[in-house]
Amino acid sequence: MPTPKKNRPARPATLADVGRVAGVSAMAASAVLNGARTSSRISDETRARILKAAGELEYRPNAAARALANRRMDTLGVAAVIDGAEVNHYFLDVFNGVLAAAAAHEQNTTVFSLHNWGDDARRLRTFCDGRIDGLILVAPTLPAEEAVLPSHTPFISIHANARLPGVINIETDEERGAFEMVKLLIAHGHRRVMHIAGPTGQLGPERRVRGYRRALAAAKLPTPPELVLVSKSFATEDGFAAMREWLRAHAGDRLPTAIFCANDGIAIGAMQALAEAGLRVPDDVSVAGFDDSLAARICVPQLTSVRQPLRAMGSRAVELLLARIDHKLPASTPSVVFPVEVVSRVSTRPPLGPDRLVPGR
Amino acid sequence: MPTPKKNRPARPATLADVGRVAGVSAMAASAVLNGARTSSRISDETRARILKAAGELEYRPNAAARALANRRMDTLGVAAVIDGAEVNHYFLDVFNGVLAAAAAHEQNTTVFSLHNWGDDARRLRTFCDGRIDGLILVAPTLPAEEAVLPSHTPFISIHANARLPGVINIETDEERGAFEMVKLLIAHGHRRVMHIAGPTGQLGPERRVRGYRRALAAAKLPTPPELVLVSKSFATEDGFAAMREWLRAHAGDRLPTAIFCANDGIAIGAMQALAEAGLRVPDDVSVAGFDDSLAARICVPQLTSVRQPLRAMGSRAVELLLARIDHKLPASTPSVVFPVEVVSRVSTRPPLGPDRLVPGR
DNA sequence: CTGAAAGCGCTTACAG
DNA sequence: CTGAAAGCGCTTACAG
Repeated sequence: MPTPKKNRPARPATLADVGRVAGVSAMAASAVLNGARTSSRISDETRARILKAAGELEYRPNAAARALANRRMDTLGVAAVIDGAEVNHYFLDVFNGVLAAAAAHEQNTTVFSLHNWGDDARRLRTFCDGRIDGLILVAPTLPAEEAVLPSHTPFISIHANARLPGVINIETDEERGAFEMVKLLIAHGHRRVMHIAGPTGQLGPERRVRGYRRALAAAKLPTPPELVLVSKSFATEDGFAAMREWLRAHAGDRLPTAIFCANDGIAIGAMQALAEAGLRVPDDVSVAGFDDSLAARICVPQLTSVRQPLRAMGSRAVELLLARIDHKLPASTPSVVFPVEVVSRVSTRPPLGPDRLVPGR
Repeated sequence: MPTPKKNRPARPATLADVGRVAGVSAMAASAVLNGARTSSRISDETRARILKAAGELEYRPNAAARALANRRMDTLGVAAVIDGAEVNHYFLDVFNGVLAAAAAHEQNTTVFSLHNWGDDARRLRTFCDGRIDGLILVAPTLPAEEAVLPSHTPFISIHANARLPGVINIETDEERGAFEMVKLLIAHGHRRVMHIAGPTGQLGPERRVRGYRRALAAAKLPTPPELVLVSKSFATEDGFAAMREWLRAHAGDRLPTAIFCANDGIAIGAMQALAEAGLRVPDDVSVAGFDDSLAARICVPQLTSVRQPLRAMGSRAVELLLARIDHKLPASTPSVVFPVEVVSRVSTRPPLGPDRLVPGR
C-alpha cells in the first residue's frame, strides 16, 4: 500500500535526511541550502534535486548546530532599562534602529531588560555567556566598579553616562542641542529662561545645562541661580514636582517667560504643574523639551524639542558591533557623535506683553 | 620564569578544559557547572575543585552546544509591529511582561519586527527555523491564507484580530470595557455620546463599538448614526483627521457632550482637533480613550481610559507558550480572557450647562 | 564537481 | 561517586 505521508519523520529533517532523499551527501545539501559561498560548486541538476528534497521534507536548518560549527550565534544582545515610563519612547526609537540593521545583516536580536543599571550590572555579566556575539548597552549608567566589562564579549554603548574603557560610545551633541534651543528662545525675545535639569552626576544632563548656560552667556544674559532647577529623574512626576515646588516657593515673584527642560518627560510634568497653577502654555510661558520623543507630539500643546537621530544611532550601533565582532575595528576607535536638531512646535512662542508674576495662593 | 597568565587559552575554556585543570572528566564538570539535577552525584571535595577551576579559567557554557545537545534553544520569539507610533505603548507594556516571565524561566527573548502583518507574514515563517522554541504573536492581523502557521513551532497570540487555528489567544473583555466606559459617561449625565471607532474588519474595534452601542441601548438612549465615526487607523493623526472632518461637516450642529474613542491615540488626535476648533476638554466636551497606555497619562489633560492588564497578559503568554513547548497543554485549550477596568482622569466630567454647538468658520 | 572524516562543546544513557 | 563513548546537526578542510 502506498504510504506517501508515512515516511515523514517525527523529528525535523536534517541535512543528512535531505541528502539521503536527494541521493547526495549531507555536505552537498549543506552547500546548496545553507552555504551561499560554496554552493557554486554544485551542478544545477544536483542542486535542483536537493532543493526538491528539502522542500518535501520541510527541511529547516538547526540554528544551534550551525552556531556551534560556526562559533557564531548570529545574535546580538540589547541591554536597557525599559520598564521606566520615561525611557520607553527613547528606547523604542533606538530599538527600531537596532532591529532594522540587525535584520539587514540577518542577525537575531535578544533583549536583556534591567530594572536599573546599578543593581543589575552583575546580572548583565551572566548574559555574556555565549548566547550572544556582542552586546549593545542603551544609555548605561554603570557604577564605576562595574565599568570593566567581560573581555570576551564585544560591546557598543549608546548615550553612555560614564566612560566605559574599550567600548565605543554613540552619542549626540547634546550641549549643542541645548545651546541651539535656548538660542532660539532668546531670538524669540525671551530674557528670563528657566532650566529644569535632569538628574545630577550624569553626562547627558550636565551637557544640557552647559549648553543652556553657554547660550545665555553668548547673549550676555545673566543666569539667575533661582532659575535653574533640578529634577530628581527624567520622569514626568519628578518634573511636575520640581515645577510645582518652585511655583509654591516663588509666589508673587516674576515668572520666567520660557522654560527649557532636560527632556520631554520633565517638560510635560512642568506643563501639568503650570496648568494646575492656572498658567497657560505658551501664552503665559513657553516650554521646550529635549529628545523629541513620541510624547512631544502627543501632548497638548505639542512640545518644541531637540531631536536626536535615535533610530540611526541604533542602526549604527549594530554596524559597529558587527565590525567589532569580526575584528574589523581598531581597538581605539573613538566615539561617534550624531548631530541634533531643534524642532519647533506650539509650546513655544515669543513672550506676550510684560512679565507675569507667579500666582499666589 | 613563572607565567601564570600564559596558559589562558585564546579560545574560551570548555568543560574539557575545566575537567583537565580540576583533574576530573568533562562530564563531572558538566554536572557541577550546568546540570542542576545530576550535580548531587558529585562529592563536595570534587565539586569545590571544579568550581575553582571554572573560576580560574573563566568558564562560560557554550549556549549553542548546550542547545544542540538539549534540542532546545531556551529562546522565545516575539513577533509584533513596533514601528507604528500607536502600537508602541501597547507593545512595550506587553513586552515588559514577556521579558519578566521569560527571565524568570531563564529564557531568552528575541524580537521579530514586522512592518505590517499582511506583507511580512511569509517572512515570519523563516523566523520559525529552529532559532526559537516558540513564538508569541502580538496583536496579529494575519491574512486568511496565512492563518495556517508552521506546525513545527508552537504559537501563542495576544489580541489576535482573527482566529488562528490551534493557537491559544490571550485577549481582554473589550466589549465590557467599552460598555463600562460609556455607562460611566451616561451616569455622569451625558446623553449625546460620540464614538470614534478603530479600523474596520478587526475584532478589537468591533467589540468596542458593540460595547458602546449596548451601553446606550441599556440606558434607552438613541445612537444617532452621525455620532459614530471611523478612524482609518489607531494613530493619532487619523483620530485627528476624523474629528476635524466631522467638525467641519457639522458646523452649527449640536456638539456631543462626550466622545468615547477606540483607543488613546485616536482620543489624543480628537483632543487636538477639538483644541484647534477652540473647544476645551473637558469643559466643552469630555473625551475618553481605551488601552490606558502611557500616552493617556502624559497627555494634557490626562485621559480617562480603559485599562487592560497588558503586562500580565505578556507574562501569561510566556507561561502558556512554555507549557505548550513542553507538551503540557492539551491541544484544544481555549482562549484566555483578562478583565478590563475604567480609569477616570480629568478628560471627562459631567456636562456643563446646555448643549454647545459646533463652532462655524 | 562531489564525498568521507573530523570536529564544534555540550549532555545523556550506560558502565564501572 | 565517577568516567568513556556516542550523539545532537551542522561546517570546514582535505581527498578524490
